[in-house]
Amino acid sequence: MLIGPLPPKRSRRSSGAVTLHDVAKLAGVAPITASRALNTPEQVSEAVLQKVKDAVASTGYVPNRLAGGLASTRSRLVAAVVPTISGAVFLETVQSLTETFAQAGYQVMLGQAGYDGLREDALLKAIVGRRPDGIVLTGIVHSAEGRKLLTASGIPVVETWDLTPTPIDMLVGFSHVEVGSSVAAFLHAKGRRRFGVVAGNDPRAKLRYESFHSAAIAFGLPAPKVVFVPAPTTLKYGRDSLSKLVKGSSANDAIDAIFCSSDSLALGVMTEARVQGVRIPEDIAVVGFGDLDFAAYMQPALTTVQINGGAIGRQAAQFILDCADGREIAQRVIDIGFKIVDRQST
Amino acid sequence: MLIGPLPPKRSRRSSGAVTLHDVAKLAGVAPITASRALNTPEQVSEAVLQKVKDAVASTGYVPNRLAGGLASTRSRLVAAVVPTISGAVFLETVQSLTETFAQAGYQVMLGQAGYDGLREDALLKAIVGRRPDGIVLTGIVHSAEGRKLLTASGIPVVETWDLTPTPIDMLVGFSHVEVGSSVAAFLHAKGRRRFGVVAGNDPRAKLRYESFHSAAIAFGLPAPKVVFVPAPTTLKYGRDSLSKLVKGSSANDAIDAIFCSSDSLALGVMTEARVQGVRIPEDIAVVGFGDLDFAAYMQPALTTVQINGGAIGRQAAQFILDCADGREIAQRVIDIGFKIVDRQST
DNA sequence: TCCTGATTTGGTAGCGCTACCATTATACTC
DNA sequence: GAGTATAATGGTAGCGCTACCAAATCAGGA
Repeated sequence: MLIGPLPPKRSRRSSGAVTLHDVAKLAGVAPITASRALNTPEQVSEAVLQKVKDAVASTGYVPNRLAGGLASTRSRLVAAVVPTISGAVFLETVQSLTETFAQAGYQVMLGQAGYDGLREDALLKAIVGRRPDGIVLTGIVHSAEGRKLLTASGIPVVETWDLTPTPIDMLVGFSHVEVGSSVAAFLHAKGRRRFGVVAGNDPRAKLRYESFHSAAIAFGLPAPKVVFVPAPTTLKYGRDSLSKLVKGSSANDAIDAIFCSSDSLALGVMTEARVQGVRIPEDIAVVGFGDLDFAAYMQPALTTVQINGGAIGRQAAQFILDCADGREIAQRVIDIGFKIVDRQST
Repeated sequence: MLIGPLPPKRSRRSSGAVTLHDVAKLAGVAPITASRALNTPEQVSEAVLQKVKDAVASTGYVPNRLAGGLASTRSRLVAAVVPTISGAVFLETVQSLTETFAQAGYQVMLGQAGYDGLREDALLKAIVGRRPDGIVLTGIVHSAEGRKLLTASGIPVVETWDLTPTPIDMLVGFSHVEVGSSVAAFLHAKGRRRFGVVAGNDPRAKLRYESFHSAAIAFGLPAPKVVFVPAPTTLKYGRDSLSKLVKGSSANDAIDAIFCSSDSLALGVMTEARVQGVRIPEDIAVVGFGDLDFAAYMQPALTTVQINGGAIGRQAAQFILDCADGREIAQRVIDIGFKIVDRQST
């Protein structure tokens, strides 16, 4: 039986896309030389560089980073994990993170852990499976399980938006405890004496509330009235909370200051205050948290705790890029601090 | 010359992590069998499945998806591209996208193209290099270059938040032209006659403005006064814009309705109106766009154009999952529509 | 008992790239 | 001109996984 010439042995497994081999062949060099022309052009002669560039242009070659990552054990992928993207607080951090990494040729994978911590371990496992060169955790508490997974993976981890005593690896954040006590001191200094709190039910908001509470007590003030609201903390909850805080209080135990877990809550509190004829800041002072873009332009402008979320993202990215490039990290924990911006609402 | 036993040939290239081979060896099966136990457990006997599971548990094995993706040409990565994450409009879409994909075992890469389109091509190239199983473009206009790249890559692409006449591949969106004319009709029906517009300078906002403009003319009304503001559209710009719109107009050509490009702008417009003693809706009606979480709870509650951003994300994800699973896509273009929610501001 | 078909397991050969080492061309010293 | 350092190129062998095919095992029926 006659068998014709075998068909070109193009395996059906191939993706069919242009590969570095194709480029190399077209340029008349070895694949490894083509690889160098693209990755370390200074190691290659001018002539070769040009030939490879031409070949890339004429084939429309786009390097397969999956393969590159596998071969070099550097995926140039980074994971960013947030509780949920729709809570505006972390947006600026995610934005600066993505931008900084994009400039360095890295891609950011986004993960939403949820506020309940149920999905968290599964998410972390999925992320580790991608062998990212770094993981940035924004506002995430992690189970012992998750912690073990991360440690065992050997992947650089940056925790952000908090200052835990026992960071997994690296950390960029600030002290929520200090925020709470500072805001209490700030309000006390302004002559306010009966505090209220509208707190999200996430752990960091609770931390702020608790230290705010302790500081109030330490000043000899009555315990702050508190209303907890579920995440995400929206305007609506702010309105509801103000109603709860002012309801049923007589003139002499009426609240005269409210510390809100987020600027959105503060916006809600101030909206409801207007409806109920409560004057801000005359009757009640309001302090927010986050200094979102609208805070400075509300009417009255909102006094709030300003966190430089962009700087957090950039520093976190820098940590990971330093690790990737083998640079020594002198300072693995950075307290980025915060600022109380005094505006019209207090 | 005597040579001692060769050192175990553990190449220094290895990442050192537990591999499927390690698991297989421990379980006493071939690597490929271990692979099946993890990926297609129904193809494997109960006994083997258990042994492999035990081995995974005791080694803490996390599969390397980079390698898996390379071997199977299915990366289980998906890219989501937005102009910038900090414009709250697309948040819900990104959120539902991420969640839907996470459930299906996919990871989402986030890309920010910027509003100017400068970074866009570089970003798309970086994304294609990752060989994602799909790309979701939210609110992105793309150059001819970018379009060619995407088409040539063969990767499923879903464009969203718009209804272009010539989609690259698949599309989930709504007509900005219809939004503009509908809002004009809505305001006209409410007896408003002198329109103003506060428009972001992104292409879709311009589209809405233009059709709003045309519709006003068609109703025999004067051309709407317009103020353009840069992205991102924040409260501050809303305040500034209201000032510009009401300034220097006499009583009989004063504006009586404003269509804003985003709810944040509308919030700013309403804030400034309060400051200036302009009554809403009595003097001026205000319509927003997006129906963000605060719109319904503002005071007065904001009439706005509601877009189901979550549904857009879910449908886009479904498109890509269908492609990945080889299902036929009957309807490649989906108009998700919109709704004008009539509240107190009109 | 053998045979047929289904089920379960294994071997091999890549996916597309880069680390590592070896080789060759080039420059520079004495 | 031989000898050495340097730059430029190439070959080989994986990275860790899965597609594809082949072999082994197990039922059940003739």
